[in-house]
Amino acid sequence: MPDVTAEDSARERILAAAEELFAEHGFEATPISRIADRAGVPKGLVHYYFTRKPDLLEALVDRLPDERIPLGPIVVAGDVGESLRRLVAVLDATLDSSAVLSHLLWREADTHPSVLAALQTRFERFVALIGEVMTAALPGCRADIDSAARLLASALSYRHSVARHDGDDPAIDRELRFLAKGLEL
Amino acid sequence: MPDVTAEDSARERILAAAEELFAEHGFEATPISRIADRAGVPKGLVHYYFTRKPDLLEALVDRLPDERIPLGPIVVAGDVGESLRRLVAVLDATLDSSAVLSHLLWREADTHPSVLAALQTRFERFVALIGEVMTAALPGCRADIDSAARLLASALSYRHSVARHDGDDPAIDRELRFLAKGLEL
Amino acid sequence: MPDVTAEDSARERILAAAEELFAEHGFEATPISRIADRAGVPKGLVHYYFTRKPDLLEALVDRLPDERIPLGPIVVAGDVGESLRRLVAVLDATLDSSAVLSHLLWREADTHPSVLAALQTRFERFVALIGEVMTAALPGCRADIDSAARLLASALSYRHSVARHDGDDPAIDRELRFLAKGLEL
Amino acid sequence: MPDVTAEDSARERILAAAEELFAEHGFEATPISRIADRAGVPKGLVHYYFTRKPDLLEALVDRLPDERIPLGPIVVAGDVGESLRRLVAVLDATLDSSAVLSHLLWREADTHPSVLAALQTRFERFVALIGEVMTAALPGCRADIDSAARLLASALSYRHSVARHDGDDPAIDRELRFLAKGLEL
DNA sequence: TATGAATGAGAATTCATTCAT
DNA sequence: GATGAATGAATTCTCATTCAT
Repeated sequence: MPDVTAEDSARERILAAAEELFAEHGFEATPISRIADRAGVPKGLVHYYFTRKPDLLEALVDRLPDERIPLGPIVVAGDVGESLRRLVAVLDATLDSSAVLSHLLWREADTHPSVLAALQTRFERFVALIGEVMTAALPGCRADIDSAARLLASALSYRHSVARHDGDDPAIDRELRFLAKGLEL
Repeated sequence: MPDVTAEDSARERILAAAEELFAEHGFEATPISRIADRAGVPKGLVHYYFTRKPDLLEALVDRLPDERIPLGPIVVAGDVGESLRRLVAVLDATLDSSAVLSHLLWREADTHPSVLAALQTRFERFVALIGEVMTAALPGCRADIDSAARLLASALSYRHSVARHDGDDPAIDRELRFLAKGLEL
Repeated sequence: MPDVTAEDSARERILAAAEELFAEHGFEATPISRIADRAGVPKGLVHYYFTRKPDLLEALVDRLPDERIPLGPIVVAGDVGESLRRLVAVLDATLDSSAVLSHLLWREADTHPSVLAALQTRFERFVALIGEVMTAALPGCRADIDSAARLLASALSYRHSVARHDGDDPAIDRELRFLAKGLEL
Repeated sequence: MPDVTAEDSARERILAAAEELFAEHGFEATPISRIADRAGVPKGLVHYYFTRKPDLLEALVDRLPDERIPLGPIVVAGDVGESLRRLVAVLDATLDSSAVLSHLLWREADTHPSVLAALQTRFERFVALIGEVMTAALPGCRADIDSAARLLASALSYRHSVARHDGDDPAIDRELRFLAKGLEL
């Protein structure tokens, strides 16, 4: 008697397939039949779990990981540049691991309010996180930390939406250095 | 015999309707019949001018304004903060004036390569423009102007994609000030 | 160039097929595909003319004939029995000619308000018609003509709803005679 | 161990829910899942008791009450009008008490032969009952009692099918008086 | 140049029914 | 006896596209 609460349950497979396909082709352009095919389940089962198609989107948003990131190993006291570099590496990895989901959010934010809300919440969480790292690395900093954090969060978000299509991006590293200098004034 | 090359020609009305509806609901979710309705033309005419639906998207991208911006009135020598403020105001206005179109680009970049290309081209144009203003305002600047320009372009782009849904955004002003300080080091 | 406003237009054929099938099997139990088959048109065309399925029902109700009946040849002065017999013959013929439609109305009155309204309107028209014949045949009659008319209209209606399933019904003739006597008191 | 033959057994709750929903929306338009919901039982249980959906209809028809009506308190010797008034009151009450079920019969008579049979049986029972009352109230009556009985049964049936939708109906009282007069000739 | 009827492929959705547990 | 997951056939509906006029 296998444990079907694991990731290989039919419901999970449907969600995973939907996540991939929605991110690849968009919500509207993805027929439920293709989701069922990729998940290896009959079409009826998709509707058994998710009565209407938008319910799938909702379920995906609800699955968004918490992205709790322990700042201990990230902050290098006195070196805001290195601290941010480490944070960005972690955030990049996080975003990449749920890349399809993130991507999907960007695409569907316009027409699905719950998706937009999730996206904005995540942006603010990034801003807060970046701000915390800056403050921890430069305790007495007098610069406008919130603005610097917003700039970096924008750049990160931008990279993972449109710029995601490129491969590696060396630019971010230099942007980071620029921000670090601004903070160290 | 009226001049039908004017903006109120049937073809133009169709494009305008498509631009609005694609931006509002997305390309896939917009039936041609609704475009015809909003344009006040019979459905057949839409296909008469644009044989396939994607042709409408192509035509819209081709219509993207050039956004040539004269830097003369923008650059304030020695005051990079004020210079950028002016530039951002102009870019904001430009983006707002073609807001629906910009918006549409964000949505459809994934699945329509020509749209993605247009979007990336525009981003690079922004980076170049911002860089020029920075250089003109601070001729001998030793800071990493390109990074600063990319950060600002990211913030602008982000604001006009997801953040567009908010009203006014005071944050950008402070972000600008932060960048200016970094450049004036 | 044939005149397609005639009864053989595609739209008319669809309505005729729907009328038959709805009456035979009921509205819910009749798939649009079968209507299309019987009308000899592709399924899409049914939806082209009648966006949703209930629109078909509405269109059928709108097509209900006016049933204007000239009383001249019906009324036999002084002989209310014969007058009513003639009227009933005409009404029976009328109801039979649109039998499927009448039948359909009975079935769907519950769940489709517009159908119920049409049905009740028709009943009242019958009552009025019967009353007129009675009054014309027995000018000075002191009996309760409206009640007699309602009884006869009920019997007629009942026969054409449930009792329709039988063949000929000799009972109505005797009922008629009974009513006539009551009026001649 | 509770007595589950009582009216609140799961089987009874299912039948009651089906009766209501079939009468409200028709047999075809009522999904079994909604019956299960209203009955407060899992969907599987409905199929456990009633293998196919039509079995539910059969079971409801089998449940039709016997409607044995003692004529003693109804017949007023010599006053056929009052006798019929009392009978109609009792029949109305009877029909109202099983209103949903009667209603359901009307709807589904066409497509379910067993339902049609039940309906016709009941009509004939009404005719017989009314005839008995008439005969008992007017022992030596020479009028066509069967016709009068059929007229009244029609009026009653009509009221409880289409006319059921109205509130109170004063017309029946006058129709009754008219019939009584005809019988007293 | 313009149009609206016509088409059919394919979309979402519904739902009776089965069945392992 | 009970149950809810699973199935798939059937149904309604959408819509790009074609085409005769």
